[in-house]
Amino acid sequence: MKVRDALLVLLARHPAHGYQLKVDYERITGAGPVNVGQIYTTLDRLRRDDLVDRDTDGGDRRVPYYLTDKGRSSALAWLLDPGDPSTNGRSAVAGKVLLALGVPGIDAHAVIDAHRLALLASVQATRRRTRNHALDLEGRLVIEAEVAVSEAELRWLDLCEAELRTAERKS
Amino acid sequence: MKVRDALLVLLARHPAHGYQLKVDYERITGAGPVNVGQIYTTLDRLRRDDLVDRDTDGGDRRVPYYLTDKGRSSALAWLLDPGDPSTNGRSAVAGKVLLALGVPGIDAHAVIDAHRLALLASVQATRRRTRNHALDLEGRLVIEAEVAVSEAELRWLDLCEAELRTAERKS
DNA sequence: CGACACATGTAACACGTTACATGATTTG
DNA sequence: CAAATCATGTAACGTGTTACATGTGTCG
Repeated sequence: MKVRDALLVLLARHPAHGYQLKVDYERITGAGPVNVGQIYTTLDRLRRDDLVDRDTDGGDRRVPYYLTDKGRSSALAWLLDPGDPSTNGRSAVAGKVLLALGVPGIDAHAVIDAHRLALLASVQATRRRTRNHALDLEGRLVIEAEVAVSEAELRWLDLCEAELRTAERKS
Repeated sequence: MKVRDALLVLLARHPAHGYQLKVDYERITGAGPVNVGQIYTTLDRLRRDDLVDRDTDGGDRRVPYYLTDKGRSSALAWLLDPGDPSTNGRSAVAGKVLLALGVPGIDAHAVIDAHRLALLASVQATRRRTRNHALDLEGRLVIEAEVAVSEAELRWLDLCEAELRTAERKS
């Protein structure tokens, strides 16, 4: 999910200035912190492409941006586009483990265990966070999305280890 | 998972030339197709950073690259590094749905349904592919990783819809 | 021979990351 | 007042994407 697309949808909710978009982006998508600078440079490019525009003359130091018609239809199209399935859901952990197989001197089980531990710790930490801060709907869904992916990775790690042991028994 | 890191690990398996790395990268990681050009530019940067080196004088048109000691330790460190948990496992679909909530004129259920359909079709297509081509260990694991993430996204979509209906009943 | 895969690159541009500069506003 | 947050930007660099140029090897 690129910042560019996220900004378009955020502006489809309501006009906003750059800093506000940064805060919304981090809260709603649950992605890591974004450098504010990127928001402004991305807004420049969106303006260049006639997808957004802005009101410079509001007397306020905050500069509100809003979607053009082109920008609005672009945002809606992106929301409904499932995207390329092969490019979509790649797991960071799976990538590492798959690459680790076949590296001489590397024990695949060690790599798997390291990532399993890290994932378990991450899920536990998330669950702890959840109990403390009473969250709203969006907040809960962000957490659940994070946990869902982590648990899928954990299950895949188990399956991976099972397949590996089977292969080792054969050889 | 960046191409740069993947190349380092691929070279930790055995020396290889650029085109070979492209083929290996696509087969082993299961990520989409990579432009070959990126492989060569990335190898240039790795060479600049003293992580890889190459033999230009082999008489062959294929130029073999190999890891330096620095490159090898860098590759191993990356394999074991769980990375930042917040940056790690973001779901493309979850991002879109979360952003879609709160967009006036957009029915969140429509977005959810569109992505559920696409994911189901993708999983089915993958399963079909699996039955036809008898796959080796790595091939099976790539497929399973893809399916695991897709199914996690499907479960999250269901949870999302349930939470939405609950919220709608309250209002 | 003609098409296609193999093989190595370059150029231009889009996007992401980090760091810095500048000043207003809020809050302890 | 001092420090943190709000707010807008610029600069430099790393990485990803698309397109093109160029030539070799292979196979029908």
